[in-house]
Amino acid sequence: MPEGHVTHRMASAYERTFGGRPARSSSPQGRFAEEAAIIDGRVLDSAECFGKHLFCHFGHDIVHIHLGMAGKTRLNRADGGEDLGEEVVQLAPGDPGERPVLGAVRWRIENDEAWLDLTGPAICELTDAEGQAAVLERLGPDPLRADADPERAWQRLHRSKLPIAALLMDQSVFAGVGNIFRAEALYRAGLDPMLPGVALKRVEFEQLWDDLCDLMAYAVDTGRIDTVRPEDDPAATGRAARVDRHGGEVYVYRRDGQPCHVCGTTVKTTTLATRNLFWCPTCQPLSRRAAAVAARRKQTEARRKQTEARRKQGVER
DNA sequence: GTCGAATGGAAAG
DNA sequence: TTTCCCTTCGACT
Repeated sequence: MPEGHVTHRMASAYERTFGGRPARSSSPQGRFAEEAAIIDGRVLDSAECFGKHLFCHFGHDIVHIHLGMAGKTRLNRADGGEDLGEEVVQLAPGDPGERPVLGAVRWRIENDEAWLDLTGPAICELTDAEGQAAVLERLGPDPLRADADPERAWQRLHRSKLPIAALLMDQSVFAGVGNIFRAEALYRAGLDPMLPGVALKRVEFEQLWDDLCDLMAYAVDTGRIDTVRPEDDPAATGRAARVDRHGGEVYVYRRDGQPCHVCGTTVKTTTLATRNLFWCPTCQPLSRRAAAVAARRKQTEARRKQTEARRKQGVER
């Protein structure tokens, strides 16, 4: 259940551990067996990612991976090695004389020093440069990539009447942003999630983009999503640190029903763009400008429905 | 044990 | 807009 930072960490783990020399490939689960046989023993030239898509290059063959909701990777080192300290890449406990298959391992890549298992991905397929290009065509700029062009996101966003919270989840607008980053970035920006894209000011977009870059880069470095500013964190406020398997300190994500860290208002939740959205109604007020846009949108919608109803009546008669 | 949610997205309708 | 798929994990019988 990863957002873009996890894929970027995966890319460096693949490249660092297996790059530049032959590696064995297999599919203990079987669903990637034919493809694994094709690249078995070949050299991994590079691993790169765009948003949540990872591409491992073996000459002209490319393994395309997307973790989807359930995908995970686990890196194990024969020599103990470093503790990578992240949920998706962890150290094998005990003596690694054996290399047990834990769970439904779609793809295992290994050499004498390490093995890396991939389970539950939405996509794990063998493709080529053309296939990769087709994926990239559907993706907007990725805040984690140095070559990202935020202007492309702005052009999409500021013409859209859709809520900013829906646009943030649209991978063709922002690649790599997921449900946590959308909720947290909106909170930090003080933006109501229902604010239509067209109502966002240029400067607000630029701040949002920069903040996403910061939050996601931090997550790549640490393997955690921490979005709470120092002045609001447990050390500064005395409140208890958040404890769950994700571990990060956040303002609103999955905190519905609990008091906002800043103002104490109860954090709300609803479903938007098929996912659970979380926000603080006080810290993320709907501005007059946004309210006006929303009202106009509502009027237009009502008129459209009236027209539609009249047209239907006319047809029936 | 069983069920539903989960940091996702594509295909069908 | 709904349905389906991926697999794991925690909450609930």
